[in-house]
Order: sequence, then C-alpha cells, then structure tokens
Amino acid sequence: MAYPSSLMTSLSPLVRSFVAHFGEMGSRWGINRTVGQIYALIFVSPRALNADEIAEQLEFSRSNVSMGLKELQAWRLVSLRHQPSDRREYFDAPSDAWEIFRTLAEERRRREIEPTLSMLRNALLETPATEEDRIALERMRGMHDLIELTTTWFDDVQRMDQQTLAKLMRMGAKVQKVLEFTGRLGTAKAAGSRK
Amino acid sequence: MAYPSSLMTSLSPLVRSFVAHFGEMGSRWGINRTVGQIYALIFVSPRALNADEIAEQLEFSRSNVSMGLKELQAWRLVSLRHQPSDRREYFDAPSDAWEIFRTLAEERRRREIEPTLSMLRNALLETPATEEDRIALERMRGMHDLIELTTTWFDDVQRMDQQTLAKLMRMGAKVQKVLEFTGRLGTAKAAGSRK
DNA sequence: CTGAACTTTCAGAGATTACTGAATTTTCGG
DNA sequence: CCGAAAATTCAGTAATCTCTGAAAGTTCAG
Repeated sequence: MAYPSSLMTSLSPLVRSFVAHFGEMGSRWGINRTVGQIYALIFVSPRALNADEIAEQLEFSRSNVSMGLKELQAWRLVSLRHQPSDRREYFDAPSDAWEIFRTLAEERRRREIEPTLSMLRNALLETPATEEDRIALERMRGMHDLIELTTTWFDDVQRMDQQTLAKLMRMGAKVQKVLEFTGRLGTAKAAGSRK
Repeated sequence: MAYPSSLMTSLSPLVRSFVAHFGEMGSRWGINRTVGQIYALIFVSPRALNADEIAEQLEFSRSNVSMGLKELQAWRLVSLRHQPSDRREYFDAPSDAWEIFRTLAEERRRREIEPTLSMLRNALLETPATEEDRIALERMRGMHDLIELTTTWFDDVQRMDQQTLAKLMRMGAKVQKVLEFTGRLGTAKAAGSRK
C-alpha cells in the first residue's frame, strides 16, 4: 500500500520493446545485452533509478546491474545522482540526443580508433626492407592519413555549437554549392593554409 | 625449389604486427580476431591471395579462413578475383582508404542503425497511455530525429566527390565562418527549405 | 562424364564472455 | 564509532562464440 508506484508497476509494452531492442542490438554495438537494456531503461525513465529498481524491472541479479552500471559510467552514458535523505545511488542519462551522440563518438574514438592510429604512427617510422614492406607501408600511410583527417575534422566540428551543426547538416550537399561560390573569393587559400 | 616465393617466406615483422593489431582490435570493432587478421593480411598484401596462402601464413584452419572470407565478402571489404588458368579463388581488398571508409560506413549503418531507426519509427506511431509513456516517446523522438538527420546528411555527403569532401574536411570549423557570411546572402532560406 | 582440385558445411571441442549468489567491503545515519 | 543498508567483488556455472577436422558439395580440365 505504501510502496512507491514504480516498485509495483511493471514496464509498459512500449518501454518493454524499446528495452528489448537495445538488448538485441547490444552485441552489434559492442556492448552486452544486459548493459544495453539497463541503458535503455534509464534513458526512457522519467526519473533517476536506483540499482534495485533496475534489477527488479529487468529481472537481472543485483550484481549484474552493478557491473552494468559501472560500464555505462565508464562510457559516460549515465551519471550518478543522490537523492536527499536516501543513501542509495540513483542513475539517470542525458536526454539530449546531441549530447549522447558526442559522448558516444568521443568514447568510440578513444577505444576503437586511437590505438590503431598510434600503431600506424609507429609503423610509419620504419624503413621498409623489402618491396613487400614498401607496399604495405604505403597502404598503412593511406589509412593513417584518412584517420588523421577525419579525427581532426571531428575535433573541429565538435567545437561548433549545436545550432550551427544542425543547420550545416540540414544543408547537406548544398554546402558544396556554397563553397564552390565562395571558393572564388579566397576561401581556397584558407583551406590550403591548414594542416 | 619451384615454389612461388610467398609460400616459403613468412610474414615480415612489419606485417606481422599490423595483422596482430587487427586481431586484437577485432572484438572492439565487432568482428572476430580471425576475420580481422585475414583482412589485415589481404589489405597490405601486394597481390591477391588465395585461401590456402592465408591459412598457411596465419596458421588458421582452412575452414576458418573460408568462413572468414565469407564474412569479409558480406562486409564488401574484400573481393573475389580469378587468375588465368588457376581454379583457386583469390582475394584482394581496395587500397583506397576513402573507398573503405564509405563501405564501412554503409555497412555499419545498415546493420547497426537502420534496425533501430525502424524500431523507433514504429514506436512513434503509438499513442502514449500514461505520462511515463509520453516522456519515453518524447525521448525516443529525440533519438529518432537525430539519427534521421545524420543519416540523411550522410547520404548527401556520400554523393559528393572525394576531392570536395577532403577539401571540406580540411577546412574544418572554417566552414562555419563561410556560412555565417553567406547566410546573409540567402543561404538560410535554402537551409530552411529542406527538412 | 569422371575424378582431382578446390570450397563449403557442420557437429562438436575449446575458448571466451556473461551472469549469479555468497561473501566482503564501503558508506553513513544515529 | 557502531551497525544496518547498500555496493562491490569474486569464484563458479551457464551461455555464447570461435575454431577445427571430417565429410559433403562444387567445379572444371581432360
């Protein structure tokens, strides 16, 4: 009778299917099923949740939830909150999609791209001993240069504010047209002066 | 004595470490170790390789190589070639980094994003029965709209030629400056006319 | 056609990853 | 401080994924 409602009500079909989808996609996204479901639940929840609530709703063991939350914190996808006069830890997730997008991009870059970039930088210091190695290095250089170009670009873009970015994206290929035009007014020089 | 040299020589340290890195990163990238190594080997190889050569160099079973090649073909990262008067199948990989980048982006989109987009589209057709569902739907809409914006943008960008794209990226945040300028000349209208 | 060369399939062994419950550690109101 | 509430760790089990060798299937020169 005195229970907070969320401890009694179970997930709505809408939330249930959203959570299930994140579970299924988890493996493709490089996280595990449980972690995906915990994130999905926190994301759509109107208020911060504590670990026991999550464990109950998703029917995972308490320790599994604890580990999942730790991983989500490492990804910076959820944050820890404290409620006044409650010792338990509550978690919520940013609801702004752009913010999530940036966080994901940063983390993936750090985990999935930087190690390779650094391996390639190292390899490129070598002097090829054979024709085979010369060709291998050439291809590695191509890969290295593209990764460097795209990550540098991403750094720049990340510094732009959301509005400008959204506007730019909505312009899509029209950017090209504008640049062709302004190119005649000295922009090409500016572009060349970089890097 | 009459063996083609590559059947006798083993991998150079340079290639070996490149291949090993792709093996280690494989799991973070959502492919398995073997598949990563097979790809790396084909990528740096100066000529197309057949399955036996790959199995020998990497010390995998022939059947494992066969499965790995099938997966790489599904990702469109390698292509099948035939040498005149040789029944074996040879594989090579595009060496142009931009092309690889596009292929990867397309495939990841198809596998990792489209299913979620379609789930979200479905969810957004529902009418929320409770306040909780109303909030959940709101957040799903935010996620949906951003994914739609970025994938549409990606479609546009993909139609641009490589030179323009590279130039644009090298400009980085300077695009913003140019757009602020041309914005005063009617570009804002063009941007607004899209959706 | 035939059969040798080559490729694929697949069941099961092996390796890795995920999950649980019990035990331990941490936290904090009193 | 104390002790109860909460969080974490961890060893063992369960589930999943990877890899192999044997068998079956395919292809094509002769």
